[in-house]
Amino acid sequence: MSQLTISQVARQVGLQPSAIRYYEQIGILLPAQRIGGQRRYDASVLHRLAVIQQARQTGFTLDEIRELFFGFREAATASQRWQRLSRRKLAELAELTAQIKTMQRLLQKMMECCHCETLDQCGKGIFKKGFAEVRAKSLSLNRRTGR
Amino acid sequence: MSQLTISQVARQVGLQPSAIRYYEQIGILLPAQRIGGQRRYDASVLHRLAVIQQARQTGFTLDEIRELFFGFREAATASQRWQRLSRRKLAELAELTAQIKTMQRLLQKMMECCHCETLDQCGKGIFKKGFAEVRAKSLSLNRRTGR
DNA sequence: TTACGACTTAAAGTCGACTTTAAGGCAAGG
DNA sequence: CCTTGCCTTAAAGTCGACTTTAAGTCGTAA
Repeated sequence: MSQLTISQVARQVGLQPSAIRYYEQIGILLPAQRIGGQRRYDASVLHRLAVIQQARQTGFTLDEIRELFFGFREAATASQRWQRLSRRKLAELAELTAQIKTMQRLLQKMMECCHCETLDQCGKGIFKKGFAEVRAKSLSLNRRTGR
Repeated sequence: MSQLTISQVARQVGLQPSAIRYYEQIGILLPAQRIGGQRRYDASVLHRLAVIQQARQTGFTLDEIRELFFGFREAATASQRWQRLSRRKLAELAELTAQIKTMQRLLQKMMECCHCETLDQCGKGIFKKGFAEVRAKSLSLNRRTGR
């Protein structure tokens, strides 16, 4: 009775069924029990998915989430696991913030100081300053829909 | 004489030749003059690429860069173009910063307050709080090498 | 019996910004 | 004449997190 189908689970956690199949495929959800070929879940999968969603919300990749579940010695507690991964992620986010700030400063300065008529003129200025400074570790900020 | 080959240009601006071909293909660089089938450039392409690199560094996508060059009435000055795009980008970056802060707060709180033994226990807690709050507009922070 | 709805799988498609690969061209030097 | 080195093109591959598609299966209700 408390056996849920994949789309019932999906609805409860706000995911598409395909996402749940994908999670199983890449090994962050254990293969579900099948009945007549179809997946059946009990409530524990909701907790598992809650952890996954929480981790996604805080910026973890699916690889990191796999690490959360399987990258520790058996005896490690949940809070120990979160500690280690969170510390790392906080450092990443701090670096990301720093890079965003750099962008903001550059944009501000350009808005204030650029009085160029043409983009070629503008480029001439940028080129002379040896603009190729920070290039090495810039990062792209890709948006995602989330649905 | 002051005609540059594609890899000379690439070296000067810190790009791969393939990136320059790609820029031509998607229309943010105009097709170059050919000599014996090969692209030849003069110094003006360096300015153009300097603008492109500057824009990339400040978080613009290639679509936005195309807009910078071609999305304005002919008479618009460079500084007007930068103003409009920069204003928009600054707003985006501010939103991004806000989302990062949300992640940081969540991570901090979890590091301080989670004393769970097991991840299932942890998920039970998250699940009960109706965790599916902000899901709608989260974004992923994908890194890129930059080389 | 047949239609329906919900499920299954494997494979391919999506997005952005490129890179890599395969197959070939062209000019200069030995 | 042939090799070397740099160039050309079109097409396919990469990464991450999925979604979409195509073709098929299962149980139930009419």
